Amino acid sequence: MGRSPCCDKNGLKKGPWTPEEDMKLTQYIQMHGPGNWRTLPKNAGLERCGKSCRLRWTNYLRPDIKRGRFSFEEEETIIQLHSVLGNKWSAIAARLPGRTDNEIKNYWNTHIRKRLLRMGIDPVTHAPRLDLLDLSSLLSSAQLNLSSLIRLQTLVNPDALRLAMNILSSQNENQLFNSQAPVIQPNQFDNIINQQIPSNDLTTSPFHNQSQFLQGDMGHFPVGSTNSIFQNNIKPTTSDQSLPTDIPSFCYQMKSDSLSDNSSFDQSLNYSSSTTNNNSQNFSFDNSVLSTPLSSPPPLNSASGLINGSTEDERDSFCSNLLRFEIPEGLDFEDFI
DNA sequence: AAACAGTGCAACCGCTCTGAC
DNA sequence: TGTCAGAGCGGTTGCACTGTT
Repeated sequence: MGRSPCCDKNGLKKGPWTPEEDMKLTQYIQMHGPGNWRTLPKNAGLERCGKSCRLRWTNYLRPDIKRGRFSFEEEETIIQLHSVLGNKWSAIAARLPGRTDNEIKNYWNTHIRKRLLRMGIDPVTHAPRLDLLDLSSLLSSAQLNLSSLIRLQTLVNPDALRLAMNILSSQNENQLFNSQAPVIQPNQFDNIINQQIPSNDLTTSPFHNQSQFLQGDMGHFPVGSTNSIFQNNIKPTTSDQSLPTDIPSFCYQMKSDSLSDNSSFDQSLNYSSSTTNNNSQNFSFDNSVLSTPLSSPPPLNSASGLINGSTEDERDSFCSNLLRFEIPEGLDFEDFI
């Protein structure tokens, strides 16, 4: 490479565009079309390089550009597409009429990315950051036993559960657990997991092996399959009225298999966003959040309605609350699964 | 009112891709 | 097949604006 930038030529203006320049460029393109961008500025009477003209036109002057804040639907679309496409801003922009790749990129970097980080989600992998996942509360449950863990597997990310099981295994070895609980050997964990999790779940796991997962190596998700950890779970779409449309895909993973396979789950569990203190016995999934009937639109106070009329912080709290479920002490999964 | 910090976004930079020759 | 130039893309920068002290 090593080719010098086209704007290095003397006499070519850089920096913000003036209204006069905008007018010249717009009028020229409306009359002649962009044609050759390198020759365009000369023909249009602009002291700019072609590249600058092209960027100005495609990112700002194009008549079909939509201005203003991103809607929640657009934001959700961006998050979903980014989970699949990665930083392919032009590909994402192609699916958002009126939005440019530059605009989407800026919006991602200044809004969505920060929000995901605040929520403990890796903006690259779209996976909850395991280093922030409080597995200790899960593992410290006095009555947590093997059968509970097996059933728990249907509720949480299999990879996260695998980690929990390995931690539990090491704790067993250290005799920190109740002696009545079965001692589980690491190879038994694998057998259990392999029996419980469809093989494609394992093959699509972003963790190529257990050690990689245990090392917390979240930075090795292939870009093209960043959402693989969720691909076997429910994939919300903007047309799916049964689900809030303004939360990232991973937020649905708990509702996925577990809820579809255990219709009574949402009635047994009544999680509400107000359930944030550790001592609460009100471990439950609010019907308005997870039990919205497929055939009916979400109620006004549902997740969707709440978010659509809320601030960014409220969006944060909604999604983080959705993630922030805790296992109360003494809770026996047998009771409600 | 002034200084400072934080935020958002337009524009630029440098690299890669692609097609023509 | 290799070279070159145009176009496109993703990352980064700089500045204007806004909020806070």
